[in-house]
Amino acid sequence: MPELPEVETLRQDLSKEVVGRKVKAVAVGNGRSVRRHPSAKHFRALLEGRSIKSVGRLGKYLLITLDNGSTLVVHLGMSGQLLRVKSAKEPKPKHTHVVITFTQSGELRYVDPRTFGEMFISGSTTAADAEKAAGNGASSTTAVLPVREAIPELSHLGFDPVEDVMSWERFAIMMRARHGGLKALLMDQQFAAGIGNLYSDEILFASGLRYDRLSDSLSATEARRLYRAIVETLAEAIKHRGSSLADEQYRDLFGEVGDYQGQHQVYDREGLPCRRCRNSIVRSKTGGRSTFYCEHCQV
DNA sequence: ACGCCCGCCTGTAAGC
DNA sequence: TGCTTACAGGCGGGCG
Repeated sequence: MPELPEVETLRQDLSKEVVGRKVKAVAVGNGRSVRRHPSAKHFRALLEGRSIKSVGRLGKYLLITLDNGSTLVVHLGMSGQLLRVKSAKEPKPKHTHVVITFTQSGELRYVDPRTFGEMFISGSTTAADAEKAAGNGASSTTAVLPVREAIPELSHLGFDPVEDVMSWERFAIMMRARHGGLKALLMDQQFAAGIGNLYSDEILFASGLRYDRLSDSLSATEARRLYRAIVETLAEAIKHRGSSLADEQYRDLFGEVGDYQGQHQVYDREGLPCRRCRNSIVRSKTGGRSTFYCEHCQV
């Protein structure tokens, strides 16, 4: 399941591969992938003819900025892939739902068997919007807005642990302001954007904290350790181009697997010896999902 | 405010 | 062997 490191890997590759390209045609095979739009036709019309200016990311969302100021937002859900191919003749994988063809040949394919992911265009100014903005005065003409304001659909997201650097003291204050299990909090996209089941387990192991510790029970040292673990674990996973597990779907822009699964300390290691203390890694089920941890190293 | 469940989906794998 | 069932979980919504 693509989380922040996998999406960041895609972002880096996309900025090299598609920035400056112009969209010639868009084909939508499964309308569910563009469900925020009234129709596939509507989505296509907003994307065709546009050029790609830059590629950003917020949490697990890719933000592909277009030359008219709108943004193509992509979320991969559980099983989504974004694949760059040089020729339209390359065989199309099953569940290819959207194909973006560029003028200079080659295409970008959106593949998603489980259709939990989606694509949508944000901030496209219709004639009515333009009129409204003109009436509202000068504020709409300012060049670059922060992402959360520019894309109202993502305004609910919390801080991005890679993009939004903060002091550990501030993080500790945020932890104390909440009351709940650490794992649920890490995975709450309104608290921190981009951490899912896999990386929350790895982060908690790296910080030596149990998934069910309460966020307002941490000492200053523990809060600092947790903040460091978040930043360092994600950075390390990005260096390794993300995690691809045997039963999972993650592939980078070129269809290659990531490398970080070899570094996992707890995730998907039930019954295997802890790499630090040799005790068996435990799996517990909470709220329908698995948590992997070491009962000895995490307190 | 928080925990927990559901529905949305399909591929894989375990169980009978 | 072949069918059925469970499981995987991101996210939004609902409910207690």
